[in-house]
Amino acid sequence: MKSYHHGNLKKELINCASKICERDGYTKLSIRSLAKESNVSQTAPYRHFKTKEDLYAAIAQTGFDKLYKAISKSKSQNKEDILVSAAKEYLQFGTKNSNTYDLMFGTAVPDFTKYPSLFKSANNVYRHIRTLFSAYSKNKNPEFIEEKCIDIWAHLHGLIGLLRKLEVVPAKLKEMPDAPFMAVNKINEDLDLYLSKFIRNI
Amino acid sequence: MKSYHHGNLKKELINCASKICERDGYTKLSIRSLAKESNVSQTAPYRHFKTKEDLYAAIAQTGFDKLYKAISKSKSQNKEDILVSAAKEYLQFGTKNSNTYDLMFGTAVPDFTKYPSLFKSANNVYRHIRTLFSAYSKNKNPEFIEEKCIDIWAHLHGLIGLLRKLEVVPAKLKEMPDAPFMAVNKINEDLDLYLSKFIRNI
DNA sequence: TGTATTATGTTAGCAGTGTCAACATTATAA
DNA sequence: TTATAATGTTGACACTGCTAACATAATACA
Repeated sequence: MKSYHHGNLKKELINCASKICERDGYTKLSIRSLAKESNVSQTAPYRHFKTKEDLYAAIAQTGFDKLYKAISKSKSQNKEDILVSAAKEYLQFGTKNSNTYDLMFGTAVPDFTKYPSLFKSANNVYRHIRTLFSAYSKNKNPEFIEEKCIDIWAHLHGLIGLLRKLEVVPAKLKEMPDAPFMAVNKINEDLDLYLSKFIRNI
Repeated sequence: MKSYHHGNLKKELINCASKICERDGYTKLSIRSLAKESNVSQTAPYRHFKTKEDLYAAIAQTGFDKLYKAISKSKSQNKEDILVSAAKEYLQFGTKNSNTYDLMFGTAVPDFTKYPSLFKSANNVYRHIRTLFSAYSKNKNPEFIEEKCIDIWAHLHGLIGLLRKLEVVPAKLKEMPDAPFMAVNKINEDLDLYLSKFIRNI
């Protein structure tokens, strides 16, 4: 027996949609199938999300919150270690949840300022990186800090994008001897080494 | 008067689709509207592209070919200058054709190995970066070269992604004092300086 | 407590989509 | 010249985001 009102639909929709997006990619998500999965009519989700983009924004926000958690959990006395392990967590979040990461940083939600709470969650991630780097850096000049944080962020962000494109292929490696797979694979194998070299070189 | 056979449909479809993708983003492209724009029936495109992904692959390939041209055009005696200006061309291609860049590196075509000619065009871009860096670098160790090229590529690639997300906002800058917009804007203003510093720091 | 209002859910339907099968026309190869 | 392949059209299916109109239940207030 089911009651007319679901009671917890919004939360369930976000949870369910997050899973689908991560499993299949956000383009495969349909509001109708999502509704069906929650045993609710096709248009019930529209009581909670005016448009599909609104739903994407909600999923993206939970993604940023998870990412924030991931990069915040590493504790150590050594500021460099913290920074390196946060970078590692960031990279791993991006590669292990690549479809979600794509939703967070792709064009699904083109303008975050339309969604203040999403904007805040995303910005928290950046601010945390800045906090960690600020603690690590000898040079405390704010402009310097900002610029280097963009460098770190861009590098990690770009690496996630490239890894995704390149790591599909190892099976066909031999047929493509000129492709940049070996370098990428090496990074993956020796992630700690790569990241500590990277941070020290900033 | 129009003849039954278009004569040049495939090329026209790719051209037209490329423009639409760049203007509106690839998700807004529909095969049907594309067909209409070429004065051809809804399903005519299917004689040239079995699926929408096949069409995306063709568009992406022309994108990589254009990108290759862009980063290849800079000539100089100074190897560093060439590398820096190629990096600049790369960055500008990515930011000025951000929707196309998204199509090239996003999830529209998840696995390039399904499209050998696309794969080749994409790989040509990487190989050119490698050639330029290889000429510039004192250390000629192939493994070193590969790794540093991934670093360069990742950084530029990531920067393009971030710039896209961040540069939307300057209008609302004052409301968001903690966001990383200032650093990003500075990069944009002083691109040459930023890139030569970046290359020299590799 | 009873009732008005609001929140949340359903049904029916529109306009648009990717894709396929069956058929039509034209170019090309034997 | 004629068979075959390439290229185009028509019609249809199942699916999509979204809206309007209506149904039900929770809540706020008199």
